[in-house]
Amino acid sequence: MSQQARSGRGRGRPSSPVLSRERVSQAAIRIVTVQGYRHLTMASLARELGVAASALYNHVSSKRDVLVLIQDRINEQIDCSAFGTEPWDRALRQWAGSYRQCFMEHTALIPVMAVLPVADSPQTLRMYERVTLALRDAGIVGADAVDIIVGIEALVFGAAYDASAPTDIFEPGGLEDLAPTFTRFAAQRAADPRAAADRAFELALDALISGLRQRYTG
Amino acid sequence: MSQQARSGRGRGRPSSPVLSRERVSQAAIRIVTVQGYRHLTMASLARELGVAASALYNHVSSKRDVLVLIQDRINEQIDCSAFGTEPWDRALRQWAGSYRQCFMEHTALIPVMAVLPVADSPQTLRMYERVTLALRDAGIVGADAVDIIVGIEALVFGAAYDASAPTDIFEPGGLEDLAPTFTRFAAQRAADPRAAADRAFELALDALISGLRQRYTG
DNA sequence: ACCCGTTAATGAATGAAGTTCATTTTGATG
DNA sequence: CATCAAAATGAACTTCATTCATTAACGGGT
Repeated sequence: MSQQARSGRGRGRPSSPVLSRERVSQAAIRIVTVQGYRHLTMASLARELGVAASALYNHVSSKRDVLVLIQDRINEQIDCSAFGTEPWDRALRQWAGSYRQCFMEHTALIPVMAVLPVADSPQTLRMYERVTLALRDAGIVGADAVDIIVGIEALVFGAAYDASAPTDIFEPGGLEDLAPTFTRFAAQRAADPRAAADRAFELALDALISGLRQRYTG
Repeated sequence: MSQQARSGRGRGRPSSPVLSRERVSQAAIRIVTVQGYRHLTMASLARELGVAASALYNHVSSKRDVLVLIQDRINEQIDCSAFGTEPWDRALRQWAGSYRQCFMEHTALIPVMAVLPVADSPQTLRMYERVTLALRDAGIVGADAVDIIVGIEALVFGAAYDASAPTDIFEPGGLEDLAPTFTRFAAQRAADPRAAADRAFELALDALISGLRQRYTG
């Protein structure tokens, strides 16, 4: 936050650059984690950096570009360590769990990520390679390995969404009569909606991986 | 489009209402299917209805409200028919397929849907009830039934996203060296990225359901 | 030392989009 | 017949992202 003492903070080129893609993404993440995505605007980002909004465009081409930068940083935090130590199915499970954990507070990135060419995200690519190698070592090769990654990612993204849903999402309101059984069953879920979302995710993930195990072993 | 001949099209209350939630949602769907979500604005919606943008706010409270209306209409189109005729696992599979099909062209709705209380969507609630009853008849009751719905929905939403991704999403660009194995495997997928996405979805869905079958039968 | 091109900042302006509001008209109601 | 509520209008407001002309310093070449 504190800027080095610098000669002229007025117009013109400063003695040393205030900005860089690096600092922009750092500031963006700072805003996002403290205030949330709603408060991430080019103006607030510039303010955080002590700079005019237009100056940002010397370093990033658009707001979307900022989101891409954030995304790659977030992906770094996903825990892939289990692929070294655990069998492939358990490693997949841990990876998916960490993946979802990371994106629960970053659902705003999902629409960006989902259609983003991997060429823009070195960290993501590194992660994919790690998973791919583990699958290959387990005898799962070719398109199948990629399909498994894509499939698990899909589940992770979807599950990250409903972990961010409001508490009362399954309250039928005045429409209880339309779905009596569903309403009754929904009431039997954990009181804490976050815990309920966790349970649903684990159930689906376990089923999915168990299905994969069945298909690719024995 | 064609308006009935009406007395005064100027200011003030017209002889009979031009608008209704019904007509707003119809026009919105018309715009969305013809021109896509990028072109759905309150202005374009008003234009489509031959009305001023501000007039819409007498019938819907926000643009988000419009999206909610659309969403419920789209959900009507999901095919739940298999729950009458097929065993639960195959019915789930067909349902999920149709669900994803519906939302592949409506990914813009997913962030809305995912955090939307069911109380705002009668059709969605009806659909949930239908699925819940089928699961109950198969002996899956309570929180588990809801968790299964939530889990499959997560996979469907995520998969709908990457079906809408651009063709070159797995081109590593200049970063090929970061992920050689992944790159090689990705190149072995179907040339048509749509077909590849389909395959990945079916693989994950089959695994997931097969895992559920294993857990809840025998 | 001087010129000059590049880089990186500024602030003002633009434009798109959602939303609000005072106003007006008109059909329905007591 | 007076009045009210519903439903439309257009103008104004707000918030954003983005563009543009301008300006200033650094640094390499002559």
